[in-house]
Amino acid sequence: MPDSITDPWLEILGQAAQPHQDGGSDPKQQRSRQRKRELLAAATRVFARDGIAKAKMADVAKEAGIAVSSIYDYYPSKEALAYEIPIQRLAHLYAAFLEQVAPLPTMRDRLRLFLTMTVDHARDNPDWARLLYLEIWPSVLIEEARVRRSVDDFGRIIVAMLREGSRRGEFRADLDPHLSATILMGSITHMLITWLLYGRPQDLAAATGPMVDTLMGLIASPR
Amino acid sequence: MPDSITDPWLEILGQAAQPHQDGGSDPKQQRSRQRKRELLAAATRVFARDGIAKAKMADVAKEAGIAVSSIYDYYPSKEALAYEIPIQRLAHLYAAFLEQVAPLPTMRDRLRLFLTMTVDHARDNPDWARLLYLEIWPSVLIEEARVRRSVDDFGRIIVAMLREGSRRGEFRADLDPHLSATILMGSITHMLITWLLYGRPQDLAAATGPMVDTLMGLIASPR
DNA sequence: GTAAAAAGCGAATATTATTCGGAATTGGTC
DNA sequence: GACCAATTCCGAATAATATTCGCTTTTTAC
Repeated sequence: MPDSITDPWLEILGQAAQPHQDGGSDPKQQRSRQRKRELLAAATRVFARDGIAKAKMADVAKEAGIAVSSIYDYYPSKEALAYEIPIQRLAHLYAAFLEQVAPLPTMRDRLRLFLTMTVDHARDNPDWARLLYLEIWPSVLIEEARVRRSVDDFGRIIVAMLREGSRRGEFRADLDPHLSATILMGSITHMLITWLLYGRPQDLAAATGPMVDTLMGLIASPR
Repeated sequence: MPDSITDPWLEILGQAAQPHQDGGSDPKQQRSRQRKRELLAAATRVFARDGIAKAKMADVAKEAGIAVSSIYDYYPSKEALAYEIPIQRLAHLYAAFLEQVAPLPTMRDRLRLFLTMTVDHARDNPDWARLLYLEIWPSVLIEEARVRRSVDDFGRIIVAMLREGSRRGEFRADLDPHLSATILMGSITHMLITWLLYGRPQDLAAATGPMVDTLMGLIASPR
């Protein structure tokens, strides 16, 4: 069964994969764009190490090799700087998934790929993952709509895929997709959180297979 | 099968239910103990409303009706004040569970009760729940051993109950208890987080039944 | 009733995010 | 290659706020 571009889940994914409009205006000079990238990378390291609240702008500046006040030429505040970090990379994740998902025939395989890619992405970018999963994702403080949307997209994509899978008869129809999505997202993020905080499971990649298998077994329609 | 007091899960639960030694020395005067309680309640409200990082000690003082500098007669820092909040109530939760769990015959019923009580406790104390689940639980910043232990106890209790249930043949033996525990804790906390952040599900109590049923069905040994 | 201890407070102090004014650098144009 | 305008950069204020200090008031114990 070929996908229609109008499938809700594909539409939602497509929107989520768009890199959002950057908060400020895009700087004109080449040097500046590079600096902005370096600054974001430096901030990611410092924030991941010290936590956003305790991290000092002086340390970020030192890590980036620029003056403290120069940071404010690129980002209006410490918060805005911190929030920019997850937005960009989440959009990358969604875009990468969008590229790889097309050849897979079943919603089951697609959902499995999405969960696996999410874990791999965190494992490959632990600093970023610390910020996203330990500080930003659950934070009350996020009024910033862009961050909120990036994070919410994750849930929307999963719910839409679950709906489509149910419609196709691949997933149990008796489970509320929101309930299933809560179990899927909660389990995956909790696994990531324990990995980030305690280093367990030691081999995250090896633990992901059984976890995803168990979760998919739960939502799969009985044969 | 009567419980032995040496069952590991009971031992762990018993320890978790002990109110930890309070960080500072217990104040001698009656008035002071009362003030300390009021201060903690006021801080819970303010921190839940504004987030720990953004909350001002001046607001906490106003809410408690005392001078800012007096706060420091009770707690050494804003952080210590914030961290005291989850410790006490988690110990209460564990103690309440310990009281109610004895009459239940099966580990299945006991685990179900534990999960349900956890959700109810959060619903009945939303300010506290905001602090615990949105700010403190996932936080990197917690070096404070006492907070860490309170939170870790939650996982230890679940893993121990899963082990005991497997030993008794109530739960599937082919699932790693850590994997099962991750799914249980992740699903429950994720449900609480979405409730706290988005108010969904609207009726948390009504959503808890199906959620717990689904989770228990996943780990129950096949008949 | 009195002295010692505890609790309470307003006024400094210290830390740190943010702003400001101007100097240095860059990219385009002649 | 020289100039101009825009941009980038920085050191020195400024502002917000957690924490400390010295002193006063209240409570407890005898």
